[in-house]
Amino acid sequence: MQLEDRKKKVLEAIIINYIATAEPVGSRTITKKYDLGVSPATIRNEMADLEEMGLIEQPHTSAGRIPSQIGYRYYVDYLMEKENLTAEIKKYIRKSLREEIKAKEDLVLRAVRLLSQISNHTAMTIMSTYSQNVLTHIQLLPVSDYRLVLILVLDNGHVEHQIMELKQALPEKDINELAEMLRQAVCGRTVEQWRKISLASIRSQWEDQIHLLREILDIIEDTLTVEFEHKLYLSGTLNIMNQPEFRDVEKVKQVLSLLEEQRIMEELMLKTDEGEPQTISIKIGKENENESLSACSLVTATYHINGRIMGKIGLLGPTRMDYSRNTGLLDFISRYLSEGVEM
Amino acid sequence: MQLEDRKKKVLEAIIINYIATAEPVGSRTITKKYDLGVSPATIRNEMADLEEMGLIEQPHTSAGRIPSQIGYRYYVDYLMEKENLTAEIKKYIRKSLREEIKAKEDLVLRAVRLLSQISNHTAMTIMSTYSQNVLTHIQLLPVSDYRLVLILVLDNGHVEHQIMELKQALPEKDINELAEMLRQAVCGRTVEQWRKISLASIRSQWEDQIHLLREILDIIEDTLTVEFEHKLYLSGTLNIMNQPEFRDVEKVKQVLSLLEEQRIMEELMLKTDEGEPQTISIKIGKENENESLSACSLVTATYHINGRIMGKIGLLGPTRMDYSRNTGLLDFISRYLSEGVEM
DNA sequence: TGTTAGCACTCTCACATTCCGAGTGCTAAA
DNA sequence: TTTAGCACTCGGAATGTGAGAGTGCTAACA
Repeated sequence: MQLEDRKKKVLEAIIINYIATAEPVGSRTITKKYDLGVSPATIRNEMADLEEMGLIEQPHTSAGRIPSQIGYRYYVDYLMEKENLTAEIKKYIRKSLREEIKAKEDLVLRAVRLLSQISNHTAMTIMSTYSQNVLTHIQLLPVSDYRLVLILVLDNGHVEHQIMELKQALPEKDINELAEMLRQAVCGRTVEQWRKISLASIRSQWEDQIHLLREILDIIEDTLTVEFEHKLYLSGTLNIMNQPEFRDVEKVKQVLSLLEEQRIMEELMLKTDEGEPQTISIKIGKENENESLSACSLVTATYHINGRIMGKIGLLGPTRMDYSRNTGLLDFISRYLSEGVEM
Repeated sequence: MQLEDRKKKVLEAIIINYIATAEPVGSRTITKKYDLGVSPATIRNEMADLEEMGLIEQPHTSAGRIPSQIGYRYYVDYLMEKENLTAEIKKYIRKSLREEIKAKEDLVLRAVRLLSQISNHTAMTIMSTYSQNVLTHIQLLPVSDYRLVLILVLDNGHVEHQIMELKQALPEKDINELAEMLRQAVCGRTVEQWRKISLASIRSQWEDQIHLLREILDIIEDTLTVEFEHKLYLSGTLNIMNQPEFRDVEKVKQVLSLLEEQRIMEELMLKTDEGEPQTISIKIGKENENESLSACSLVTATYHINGRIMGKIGLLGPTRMDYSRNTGLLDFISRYLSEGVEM
């Protein structure tokens, strides 16, 4: 969509003003606050054009204009510049993230908390996978006659455990033997690698002998795959209530209910840069393929380590969010996570 | 407080009606719905008396009456009977809780979810402590030169882990030696027991030799105490929004914010039966020592195993909740947790 | 031809007014 | 002690009104 220069300026003025005030913007406001060197009447003509193009809309006849979803899209794609954070904020972020951190995971979680606090929106992260992490320990511990605990430890310090219920007691000797085999099969390999191995070798060797083992192997395999798929973490979920467009309990409930649905949120987060694998993705309103988010926008950034995608961080707010600022924030923090700290 | 019989009936009628409708109750309504054999005028006189006693109040002159906090208290203490659940619901609960459960902890969590779902309120549990559980395994695993993972396993299958950051690398030999000592010091004892031991013996033996170890011992001690104090779990937090008295976002936010504060909620839960150690505790409105809950009531029940208190389950709703029903529910489920299943 | 001033028009919002019904308290009679 | 009757109060819904913001259109202007 090509736009004359002045139309762009008018559109931008409307969007910026609306983001700041949450009120429809009239022609007089624009001439006053943003010096375009023309009169309100001219602005009105431009606005009529913009409305015809679907970039802005009128809540009712005698109100000003508000940006439409398409308007935001245009703004985000062509007009907006990513805000550069002030030195102060950068310093604050760095300081907040520098304190004693025990695992990369903790760093990310803290970053997400910081993000929600600074932006006053809901922040989230999805850590896509540990597939590049190396398994350093695998333990099979009996806690009672019929129960075992499986413990997996990754080289980043992440621990995963799973209780297993046995139908019949298993002699300690067997347990140890099995544990040793598992150890040899998977220790020192990345999650991705041992997913491929899929324990087939162990299976073939044991399964025939002791039928019971199938169960154990199934659970282990589940843990190796399911548990390490993604981890979603949210922070500042209640911030949505600070937004004037969510003064209505029903609307709030709709969004918060969705946020409770881990699976769906994971899906939404993962979908974010379909098509255009750029660093920062912006999904506006109904572009999020979920009805509950039709009044929200989701901005996400990926973070990497050694060039590998490690996860995404994102912000969820009303479509009227400050895209420029939030993009800047996400950009800075995702970079920080990617490069700033070696761990 | 002594009340004539008829006053009791009037009070009860008002409360029951208000619980059901959330609307102020007038004298005519009472004569119509609850046959007391007297005219509205008489009821009005009784109501005037009840109001004078502080048991009910009028939102405004030309409205009916609503129960005051004191009124609820009186109702709960002297008038209400714990509702007996229907056979259907009991069956439903039993069925829902009977499915494959791997640990007592899981059973409780599932019960809490069920509770919130059936009651349409926020349900919670606090598992007071694992202090009577026996530690079956303690592991100290190196994941990189400077990091160790401490893993504790209890006989109920519960696993707790903690990453430890070292200032300097520790030879594997030392780690193993330390782990072995820990094992001997704590394995096979209950959490309560090893809290008392407080690792003093190990300390005295090692601390002088390697200063670094103090750090490790501190962390272990922290884990042994802090991590095993209480676990709070919430379910159905958003249910509060279904209540007509929480149509206002600000009110909702106040309560939900509080629910996010684990520590405070734990405190509130633990305080619930101060004074009267009976099975079911009811805290109405401001009886909960937290301003954010001044419009809410918290009903809790303890559950036991082998006569030992294991934890509490509770329901949080508006002061206008159905005390009779919720008490019945909590009673049944806490009994079920205590006796119904052997684990 | 693009811009602007002017103006009539529309619509929302805030506020005042009115009206109705629910519910009360009081009084006097049963 | 209970009840019928009645005047009274008050909130909430419905209605009306005016102000203000903002528009679109037209005609004049540069």
